[in-house]
Amino acid sequence: MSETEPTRYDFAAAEPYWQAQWQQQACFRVEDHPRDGRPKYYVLEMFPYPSGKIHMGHVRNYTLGDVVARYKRARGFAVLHPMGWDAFGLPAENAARENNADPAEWTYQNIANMRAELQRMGFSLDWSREFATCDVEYYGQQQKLFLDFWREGLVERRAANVNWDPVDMTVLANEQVIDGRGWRSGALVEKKKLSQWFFKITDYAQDLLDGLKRLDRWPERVKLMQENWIGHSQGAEVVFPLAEPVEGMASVAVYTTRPDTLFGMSFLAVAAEHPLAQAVAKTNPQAAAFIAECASQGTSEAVIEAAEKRGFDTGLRVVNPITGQSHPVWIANFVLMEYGTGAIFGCPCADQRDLDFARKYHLPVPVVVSPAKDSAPEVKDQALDGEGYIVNSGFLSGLTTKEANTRIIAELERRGAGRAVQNWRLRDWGISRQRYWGCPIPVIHCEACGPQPVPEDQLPVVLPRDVSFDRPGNPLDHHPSWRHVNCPACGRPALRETDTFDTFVDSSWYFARFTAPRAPTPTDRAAADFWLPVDQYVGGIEHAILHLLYSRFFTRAMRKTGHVAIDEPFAGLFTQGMVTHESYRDAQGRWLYPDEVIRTAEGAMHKKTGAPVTVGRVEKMSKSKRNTVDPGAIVARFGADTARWFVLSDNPPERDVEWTETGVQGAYRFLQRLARIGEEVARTGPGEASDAPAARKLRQMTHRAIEAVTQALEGFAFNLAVARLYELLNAIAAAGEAPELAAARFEAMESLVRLAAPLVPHLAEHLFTRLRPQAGLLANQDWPVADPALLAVDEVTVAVQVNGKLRGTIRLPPGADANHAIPLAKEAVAGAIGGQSIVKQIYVPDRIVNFVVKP
RNA sequence: GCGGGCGUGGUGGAACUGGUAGACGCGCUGGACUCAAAAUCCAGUUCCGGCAACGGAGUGUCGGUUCGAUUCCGACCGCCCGCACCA
Repeated sequence: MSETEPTRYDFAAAEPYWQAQWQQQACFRVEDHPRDGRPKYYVLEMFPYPSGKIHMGHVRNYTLGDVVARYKRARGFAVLHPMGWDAFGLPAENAARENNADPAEWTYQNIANMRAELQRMGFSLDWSREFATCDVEYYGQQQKLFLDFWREGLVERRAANVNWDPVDMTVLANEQVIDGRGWRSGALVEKKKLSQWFFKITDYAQDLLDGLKRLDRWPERVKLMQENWIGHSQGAEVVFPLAEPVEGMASVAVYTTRPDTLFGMSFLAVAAEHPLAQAVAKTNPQAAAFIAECASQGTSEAVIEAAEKRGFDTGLRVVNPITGQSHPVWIANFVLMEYGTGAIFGCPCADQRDLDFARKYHLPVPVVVSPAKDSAPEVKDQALDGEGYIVNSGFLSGLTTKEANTRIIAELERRGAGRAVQNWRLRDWGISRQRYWGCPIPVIHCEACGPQPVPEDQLPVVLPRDVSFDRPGNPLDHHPSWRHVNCPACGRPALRETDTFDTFVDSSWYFARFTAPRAPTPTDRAAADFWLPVDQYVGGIEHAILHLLYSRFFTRAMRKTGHVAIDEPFAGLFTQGMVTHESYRDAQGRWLYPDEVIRTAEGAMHKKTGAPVTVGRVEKMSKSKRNTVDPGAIVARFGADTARWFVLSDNPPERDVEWTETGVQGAYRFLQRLARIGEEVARTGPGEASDAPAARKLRQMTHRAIEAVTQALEGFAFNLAVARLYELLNAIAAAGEAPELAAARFEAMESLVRLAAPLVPHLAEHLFTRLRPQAGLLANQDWPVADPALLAVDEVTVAVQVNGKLRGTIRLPPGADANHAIPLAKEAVAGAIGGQSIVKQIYVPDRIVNFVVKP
């Protein structure tokens, strides 16, 4: 190394050193019941599944949360920032089946690896609170919660048509079926009837909907997605008497949002699973065949073929309670048993599906809606499903569709033929899973007494370790002794429930457990009341519905059972974008890892063979596309701060970020430059204060940066904070070594270091100890405060326009009045105005002067 | 189909309630230092014309409101996300 070469900042030594210092001084530790009077702030990132390695998504997620945590700590908050593991789930079982691994061992080993990786990133976490959901101390408390919920009537056991994932061999909740496929396996989901445990989330449908309005620090689109998912609709139930009863059924109830179109009825249609359809099938083989066909089509084909409307005329007739007319009853494949009453009345003129159906089977299409008053338009292939006026409808004719809606419901109620009802798309949450690696459902089934809760003194129900995976299905079913117990009610031999909870249950309350992770009850009320709700939750948009909705339900259920005092768990939510990368394929179409590829000016080639490589789309990092970058390798090569700086710097955190080699290099260069200049400033020392204009200018720059970075961090605009920090460093570098700038330069550098601390904490500590050797850890320091006197500006640049086009600028004291500004402005653009006359002049102080001129 | 979002240089993106479009980074170009390279430093970089001063155009397209529109309104085009035979 030559003498002129600046000393390089050795992150590989510095980062572990500062991590050890933070650890020793317990900088990030908080009490369950703090007494120091600081206001609380709870920052939480969605906890990871322990797959074995952290990925770039984790790095981004936890860096974002860590910036908030460190910033809020510096602002004087007692910050709760915990970490744990969403540790139950299928991959551990798959490892057991494929590699003969013990799921528990496999999981805890993965946790150990990932913990080390996270710690190497320097996140300001309170590791004393760590737990995994597969710890018996955690899932045992979860069993208590379940039993409390049961006692409160929030749990139900019923036989239900469930979504069965044939690959994972388990039940899926509606929320876990995406386009007819399992959210995890991607297998086509089948319908199956099973006895299942349910959480009655629908009891809270209205409340979960209403609660969204109060979540003012949630992204609009997440709230919207939840709103759509809950799917509230206002309508009416109408009862249609059957002309002749079938198997004791005298009528069919129908749900509709358009009772105003009742006069336009053409037919009635029921779902294949509807009791009436089933009854008809008993005596009518053709109907039975049609129903069987619908069932075999199932979820899968229906999705793919999208909507060939088919039906079967049962020959039955119903009477319209309003018009008295008789209509045929059909079984139709587009009517869903799960929604409404499983039956509809068909009004083809006002509903596209009904119209398609009517055209196909040559059913009448009476026109009862018109976009204009007193006209009856023709209906061909396009239904009139908008608002408008009712026509050809007796006492409803002439009313708007809205008025008619109110009117007809009143009439239905008067005649006892129907009533106003509301409907929800949200279904109860099925939580039974036929899996081993999950929290056992604490229930004992007795032939005589039915399902019984496991008594308090027999909790927790511990998952047995001595299981074998040599057969398909749930190993708990094959365990020789575990399931055999006595009934807690009658004492006779009984069987344990062998299903375990959906792992979404585990993640529905972990945020509450973090407030007192060692408490002998699910929560410690004092701790929970102090720390909850989570002030800032950070995670991926992919959890916008499932996890967040379940957590919101759980919080309400926990309030009802006395475990918490709140109903909304997450006061603030931030959903970050994905980490993406280019993908590469060789000539044979095989995916290549980024570090197997060299980018050249012309394209890309294989590092070893030099063979040409096709550069594909930039997309989410995924193992299958091999477009992943291992955080461990990046940290080893560039350091944790570089990785942190990079994921924060390029674009807004809510958007996707593309990981690029050049971007990382840039981040690394900046940090080295900061280190070098920081060391220089530290060597020069604080210097003598000076009131030279250049010094004042630099000080103003510093204090504006303090103000701007603070604003940026408050608003999650970390990319803007980064830009302001770049500017400040450039200003420091430009100030050079002039003695009269020494003090201002020192102040600027110290401020820069403090402002950068939440983003790149290790380097910031390193430079802070150089600048302020006596001051202790930067992690314990307060946030810098901008001096208002230095934020004030002495002069502003005001744009001067002629006819809205920029023609010059003038310098003015802030808030200058028009008498002062206008003449100066006129002078500045005299050439552009020339001989033209000024028709109008606009002056917005500190902003703009605009002259409107005419020749 | 329904609901929502987004279109700005070569590129990621700035631009507070309408008021100098392109902050900051990356990349690129030229230069300095070096035997050379890396690193570093300096200068330039929306496009068109011009040596320059300067002029013209410009925020997906078309139109509107306004003294003034990336920002507000309408239509269209493109991309992304969520939901979906939901009655």
